[in-house]
Amino acid sequence: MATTIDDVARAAGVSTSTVSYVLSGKRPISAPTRQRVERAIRELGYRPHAGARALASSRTNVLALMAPLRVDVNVSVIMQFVTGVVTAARAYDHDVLLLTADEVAGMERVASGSMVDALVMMDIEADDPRVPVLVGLRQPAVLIGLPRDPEGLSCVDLDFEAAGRLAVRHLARRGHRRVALLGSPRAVLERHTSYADRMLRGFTQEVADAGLEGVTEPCESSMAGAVEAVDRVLERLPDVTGLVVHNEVALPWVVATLRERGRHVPDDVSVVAVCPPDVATNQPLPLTSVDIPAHTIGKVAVEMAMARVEADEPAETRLLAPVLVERASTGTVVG
Amino acid sequence: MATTIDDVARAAGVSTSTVSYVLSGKRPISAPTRQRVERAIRELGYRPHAGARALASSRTNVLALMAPLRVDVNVSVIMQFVTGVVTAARAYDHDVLLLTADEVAGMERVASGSMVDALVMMDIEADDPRVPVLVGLRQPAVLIGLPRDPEGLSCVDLDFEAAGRLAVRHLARRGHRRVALLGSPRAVLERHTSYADRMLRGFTQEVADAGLEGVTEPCESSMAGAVEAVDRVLERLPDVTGLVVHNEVALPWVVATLRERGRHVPDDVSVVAVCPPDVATNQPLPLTSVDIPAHTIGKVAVEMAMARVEADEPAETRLLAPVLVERASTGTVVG
DNA sequence: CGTTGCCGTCGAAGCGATTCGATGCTCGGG
DNA sequence: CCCGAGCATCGAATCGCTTCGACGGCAACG
Repeated sequence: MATTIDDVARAAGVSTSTVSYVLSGKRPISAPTRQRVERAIRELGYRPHAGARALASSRTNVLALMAPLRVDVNVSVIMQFVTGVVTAARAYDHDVLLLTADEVAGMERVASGSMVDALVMMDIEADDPRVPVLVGLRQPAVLIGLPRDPEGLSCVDLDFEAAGRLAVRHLARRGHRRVALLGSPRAVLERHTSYADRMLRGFTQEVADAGLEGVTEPCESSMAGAVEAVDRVLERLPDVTGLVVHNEVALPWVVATLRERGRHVPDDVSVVAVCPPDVATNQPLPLTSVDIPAHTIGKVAVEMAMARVEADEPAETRLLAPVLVERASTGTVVG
Repeated sequence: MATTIDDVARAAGVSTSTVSYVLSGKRPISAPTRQRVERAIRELGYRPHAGARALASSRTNVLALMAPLRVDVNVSVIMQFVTGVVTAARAYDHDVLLLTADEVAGMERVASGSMVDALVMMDIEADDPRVPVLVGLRQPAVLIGLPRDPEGLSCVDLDFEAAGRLAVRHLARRGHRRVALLGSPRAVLERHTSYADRMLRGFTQEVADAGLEGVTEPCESSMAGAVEAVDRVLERLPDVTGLVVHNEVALPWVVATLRERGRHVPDDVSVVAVCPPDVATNQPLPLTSVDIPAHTIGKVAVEMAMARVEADEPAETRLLAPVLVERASTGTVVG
């Protein structure tokens, strides 16, 4: 079990460095030698010791992922980010160390302890306190989200601003003149979480540009929160005809509440959801939605991180263009 | 940045071993010396190199968590397991390496590569192919779930069998004679996933013991699946009065479908959910439920793993007793 | 036929910690 | 006054791997 590279070398009748080069491919090894070594590796069931490797090469083949593991919001979206990151990391022969967002010291610990080659951070806020810390680290970091000042870090996310505009434009084109945004919970907005801020901005701007009438309401991630938010919207803008909903958990309750208040979807009110496609389709009425490609974003984040690990390319910011899929929840305003 | 233990030793005017002993506390160090060393550590911002430490001590302070990151089922439960594991691990000064369940080779990789001190596996099946592999590893493993034969591994889980009995007994005590179980998706059952099997067994046995009439139906985790499952139950047992639902995602649709089919909850049909409390309460009607204490289970799993790392205690199996909380969805059958 | 140059392999020096014996003190007891 | 026992500290070996310079042999070249 505790076989070392020396055991392999002995078994294959070569030096340890030769074994190492067979493994890494960093120097040419003749075919016969390579085969002898590979056979020895196989027969002994040899695996290099990760710690020793990290020590000698100063590469750990691990990357840190800091995820908001609170249960409050969009759990399924988070899950998709995480799977995206994990599977992409494996493609680069890396494993993923999971850090929780409430442990800010964690990233310093794993980074200065040389436990990881790079860091991926989710749930970025406008003035995220983690950003300055990340800047000082030896390892590259990728932010999923967009702080006010990236300070030279790489960022990737859905272009939520464009997503907001897109949703409004979709409604406007269908003749809607009074629209509302049911957004993130108040706490998320007050933290100035990047995606919530940008969504709000995109919505507001397009409403203004298109000369529409619009209101925005925060929405807690619960049934009660959804009911309350819908009622507030109906109170502030009684003849609203278009609703943009950016809150997974509230989504089903929003639609249900509208119906209870006598508004039929899509005949009276059109609904555009901003969520992963599976959430949009797994509703009584399949919802027109702007996709949140969480899995892809996670994957891209890893790719950007790896690019900076392998060749220290400059940081960049990538915003994925939103895509709207029309389903059964949006219609045209007649008259 | 790249400060080593030697830098610290030099700055404090002591030998490297002294610094090491200050850090680990494994040998007595006089107060003045300790303070000089601690000061040097602080001023240099020194952190031990994880790889070097792992190499020398053969302890990595990392544990592996294998989680089913498919999006299909009970995402929020999984999330709670994960947070439970991560926070508990931190209490033991460990970090968590996240493995996906679809990569069975992963656990061998991280274990024989000495990347982790222990492994925690979620989503165990009756004849889980991972079990024999885990048995052969150097590191201890803890299963969340109960395979047919644990082969000397530690196991921990909610006692789902007792949970099933408890739910049925609750209904029986209230006069229900015809009950049904809406369980896991067919795929989960066919894999003989531990919790689903045991739930089913507990339900079935208690139905028999109490002399009730009972049917069980699998239930896909979607709205369509819930509707279908409810309809099947109503077809097989038209005058059913008690329903045990063990499927987070389907839960809201089950209740909604019952209402649509003209059965009022709890007047016509009582519903007992098996899920975390927050899911049960965040419904239009607060649901009587048997709690799934995912966070606690994750925590216990880590504690068991750490116990075996630090002192190799024998393996044990721990089943947490279920607790039923009565809310608004269950009533008494009159007449 | 003697060089030059390249290819494949080896040896040894780290990487940054832990840990075990050894050592120099001081202190108390005989 | 000397010796043994502790206590605090040190030195050196060790963990398992990577990597760089060196080296032997063979082919091609003049």
